[in-house]
Amino acid sequence: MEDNIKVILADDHQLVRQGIRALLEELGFIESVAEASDGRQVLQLLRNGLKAQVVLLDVEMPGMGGIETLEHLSRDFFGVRAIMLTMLNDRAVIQRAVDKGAKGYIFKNASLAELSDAISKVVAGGTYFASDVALALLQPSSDAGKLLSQLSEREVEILKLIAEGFSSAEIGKKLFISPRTVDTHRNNLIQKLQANGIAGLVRFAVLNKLV
Amino acid sequence: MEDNIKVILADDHQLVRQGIRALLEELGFIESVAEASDGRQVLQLLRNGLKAQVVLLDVEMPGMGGIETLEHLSRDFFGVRAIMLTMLNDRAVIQRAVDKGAKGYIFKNASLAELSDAISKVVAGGTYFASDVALALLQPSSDAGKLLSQLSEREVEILKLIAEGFSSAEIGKKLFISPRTVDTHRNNLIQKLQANGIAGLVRFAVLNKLV
DNA sequence: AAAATTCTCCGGAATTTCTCCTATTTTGTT
DNA sequence: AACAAAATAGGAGAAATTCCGGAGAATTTT
Repeated sequence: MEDNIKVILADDHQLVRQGIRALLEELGFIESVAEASDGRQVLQLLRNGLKAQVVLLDVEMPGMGGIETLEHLSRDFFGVRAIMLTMLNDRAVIQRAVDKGAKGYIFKNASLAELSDAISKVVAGGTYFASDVALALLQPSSDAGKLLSQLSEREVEILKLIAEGFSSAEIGKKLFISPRTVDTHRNNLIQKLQANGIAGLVRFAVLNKLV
Repeated sequence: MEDNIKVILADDHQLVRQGIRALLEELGFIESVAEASDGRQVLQLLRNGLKAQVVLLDVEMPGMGGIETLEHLSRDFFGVRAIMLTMLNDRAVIQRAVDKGAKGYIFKNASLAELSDAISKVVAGGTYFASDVALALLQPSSDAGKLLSQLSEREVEILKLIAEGFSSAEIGKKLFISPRTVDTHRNNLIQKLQANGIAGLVRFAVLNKLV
């Protein structure tokens, strides 16, 4: 039909593509006009004149992945909106996807209703992000958490103060220890966190909401 | 009924409370057992033995606001789950709410379906965040954006390098300018951003995703 | 209980970096 | 051309960091 929403489905697993396609067709107002197993194919399809309003993009694909595809899409096919459909809930990935122009981000365990919702919203010019996206963004990243747990209490205490901008001397006064001790802790922190320098420590502290 | 979901509604505007209450009752499986116009009342109700699984909390309320209420809830009434229902989409507010134990965050322009969804998910032990929450978290905060726009290109450039841990000397070398010039820029940055010291600059840069 | 590890603590000296104050040049705007 | 804003820079003292080192106390392992 004419006023159906036309989507391209990009995922490197055929079964996933077929499954999602079947679901979409059930909805009645969405037409899966093409499938692609990587980003390059998506771009090829569009260059060949295929019309579509939405691309459902997996992030992990051999060849050209979803993020890279986004760059090309926003440059060459501005009108085509991309929704990421993936299993990755890594904060950096989400951030990058949105920075590169993704209008939506949902997970592969989403319900059909949610997928439908996302497509509708995005086609209407809006955005859609799964509930879990917010959760991923709000919670400290796990690997940073590991690093944090390797620090002693004293180190965490000092890390906080460093991130608040206090010098060794000032921290020493606060904690009734020698500034040299603070230095040692600071250096140990830099070691443990593989931070390069004090700025790295502050960055870590901020990212982990210690301050 | 017995197995209805029991919610307490906290908002300082009576009309809002009544409206939402009416909507909830329509759903059939949710029972609005009480209303409160601020956090203190919520706690009072619970202390008096009122049973409820969910509290819908506005953030802005006279007296005890939503965030403060969350602290008391998680301390004294652990089983009661809180969902923020507000107009605020400020990143800091969202972050604080979740840090203090909110299980959900939705906006007052949400549909009944969404509200219902949120309550169901949360009662089932999950979480629910409106799509716009993710959006708010992903986009640079507006007031920080204002500050950022007050900086010259050069200043932003130098801010980034500072946040990456380079000293004035190193930055000077990179940019082919005198370290003193970098000093000046740095000091101007501290002034403009009202950051206290270099750590403050790094913090700003990190929070605004310059690095 | 002994050993090993980790945490916490501290100092001196050399080096680097920051802080302040002031001032010139360049750029952009009306 | 006049003016404002941004970018540039020097010098000197104060402050902070780095880099060596060592050592007692607490915790964990053996």
